[in-house]
Amino acid sequence: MIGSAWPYINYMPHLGTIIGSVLSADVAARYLRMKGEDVVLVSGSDEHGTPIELEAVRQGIPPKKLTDENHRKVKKLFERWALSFDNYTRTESPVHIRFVQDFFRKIYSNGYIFTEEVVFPHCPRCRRFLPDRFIQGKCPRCGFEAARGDQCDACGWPLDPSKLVEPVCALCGETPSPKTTKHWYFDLPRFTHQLESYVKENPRLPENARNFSLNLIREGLKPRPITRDTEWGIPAPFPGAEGKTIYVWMEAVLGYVSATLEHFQRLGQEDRWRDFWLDPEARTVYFIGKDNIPFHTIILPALLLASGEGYNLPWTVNSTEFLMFEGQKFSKSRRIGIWIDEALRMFPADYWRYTLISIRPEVKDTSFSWSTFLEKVNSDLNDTFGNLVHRTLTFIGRHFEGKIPTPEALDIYDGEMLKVAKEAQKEFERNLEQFKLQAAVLTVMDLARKANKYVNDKEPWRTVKTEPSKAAATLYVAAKIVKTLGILLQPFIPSTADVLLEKFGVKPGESRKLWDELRKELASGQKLGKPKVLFKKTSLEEVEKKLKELEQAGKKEERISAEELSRLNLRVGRIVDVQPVAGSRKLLRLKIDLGEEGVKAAAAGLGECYQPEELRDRLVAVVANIQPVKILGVHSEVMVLAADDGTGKFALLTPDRAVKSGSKIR
RNA sequence: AGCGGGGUGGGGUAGCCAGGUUUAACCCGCGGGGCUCAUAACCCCGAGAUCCGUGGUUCAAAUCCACGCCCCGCUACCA
Repeated sequence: MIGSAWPYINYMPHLGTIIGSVLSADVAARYLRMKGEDVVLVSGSDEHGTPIELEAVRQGIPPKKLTDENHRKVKKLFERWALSFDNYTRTESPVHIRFVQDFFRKIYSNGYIFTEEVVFPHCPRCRRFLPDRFIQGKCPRCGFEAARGDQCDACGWPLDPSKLVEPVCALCGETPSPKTTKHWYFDLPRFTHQLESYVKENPRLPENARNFSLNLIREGLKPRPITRDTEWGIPAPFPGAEGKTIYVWMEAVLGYVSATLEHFQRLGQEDRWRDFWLDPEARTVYFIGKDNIPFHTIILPALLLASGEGYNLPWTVNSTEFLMFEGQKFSKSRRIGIWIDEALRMFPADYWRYTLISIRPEVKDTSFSWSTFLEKVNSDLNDTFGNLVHRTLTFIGRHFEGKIPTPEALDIYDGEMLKVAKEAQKEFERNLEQFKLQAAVLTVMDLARKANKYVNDKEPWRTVKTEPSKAAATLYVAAKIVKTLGILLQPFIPSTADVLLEKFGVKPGESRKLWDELRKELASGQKLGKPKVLFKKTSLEEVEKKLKELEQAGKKEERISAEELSRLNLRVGRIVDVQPVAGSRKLLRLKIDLGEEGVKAAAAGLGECYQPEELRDRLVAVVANIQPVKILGVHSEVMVLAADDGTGKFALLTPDRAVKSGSKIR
């Protein structure tokens, strides 16, 4: 079983999301299939949880409608990215829901779940309980005002909601009142020793995953509440838990099992999933980003143990660091990054797959940049690999009637070259067995370079006139290596590899056991397909042009109607008070006079651009009817508008003559 | 502030866990040359690194340890 972290589909995944998870998992799965392993590759959309619920509320649609749409889009895009899932499902799948409920009933009857009556802060206005981040207040230890329900950001002290001084609802600012509720807890500490030895004794866990997990265990595991007082999610199956749902993280990780189950059910092989989960010989491999480590090395193993069913614990958890975009964090709101739909509108999936694997953040955060993309596509794929293929095939086409030449005798260099290819193959295997995808891809490119050198040194264009048998041997060897490269690259750039391998008579879809093709002698006399250029170079200019096109297309889609515009209540306000916010360089706490609308609070990230005294008494444009939020604990009822030219220096919008506070902006 | 990761030629990275197999490797870029089968591509030669700093362990340190400096991420509903 190969699993990849389940993308959270409140929006579209971006390049960073997929490199650590689905793309890496796909490469591994393709490689293992090629070697004849019995592989099932599963993942799915993670669609429960409050972020999606809130997003749906904001859009005024049911959560299910939102996730139906997003799941459909993402699933289709994954196909276009050539991700070869056996089952890409979703957490709303009936099979998953039933599996999760049965699973938790089982754990419950095994005695690993207890309930606790807790007095929890409850917001009368929002009519909801306020766990973790839904509540803020003053830290009892350091006095920091914007401490959250689970931790104080200023001093790092762990908290619980009842300890906060002067607590308020993080959503609306209302003072919560205590209300009794009951929650179901998973007794995680009881697995401390088992988990510790599991983590310690699993030599395949990468260092980042091991260190992080051991730290958590050393700090002491705490019981985890598995129920939530929300509506969107899987109904908790415990007696008396009506109206509660299972915490999203507790159920999503079980998707690996349920997705396998669902896959084989569809095939009509009801019991086959057991081969992957209950047979101790079967291995389960996970590909995730580093943020997901505890859920895969602690929570998931503990849940599997608690079931008492003898499920295989993760054989290895391959976690990557983060991918940045031009040195910055991917950011939807700031439009930094490339999303998986946009990527495919610009370049073929194989270009992206190759580039992303080449810069896969295996030991540290790495950064995607367009110059890297150009380097990988132009220099590696096109010049080194593509050109080797093309020069070999065209030469055979011109001088050997397009048939693989028959070598009469191989000289020492020919033999050496074939040996080098064999060694590269072995190194490639060594890398991939450890899921060092980046190194594997480098090995392949290195072989292509050596082959280019070999052809140069051998000068078949000269020997074909003087000693044709020598040229035949050279091209035989070159063809052998080209085919080898095609096979080795198949997991990385499947579409291109298929096109290439087809010329050698290997049909697409025969990828299972493709590895055997490496051992076979190259069939002399076999007619090769007509050479066709595999890649096209690109340039910074072309990238910029395509980005502009994307932006244009985006604008067209986003054009809004006059009615929609009129929903904004835009006003001119006078800043009457400015206070810095403890613990933030950027954030300022403003009070803005909106005339008859009253004086409103605003939090604005202007601290790096303006001194407080510059702001006082200024007239500014604000959105007066935006959903109130808390930013770093600062209540914000209106949004101050400013121009952002990308330099990081914002410019406030100010009317060009003095107008009354509260004037409407039309 | 806490937690986590990192600092290697002009740019991007590997090596570090398991110290010696490296005169510190690879790609891009740069300077020179070769070749002409090939997608102005390929091949060769060259310049370019106090492996963040200081101290320690060791016969031996980019690699292990300690301290310091500097970056980045997470801790905010963007992984």
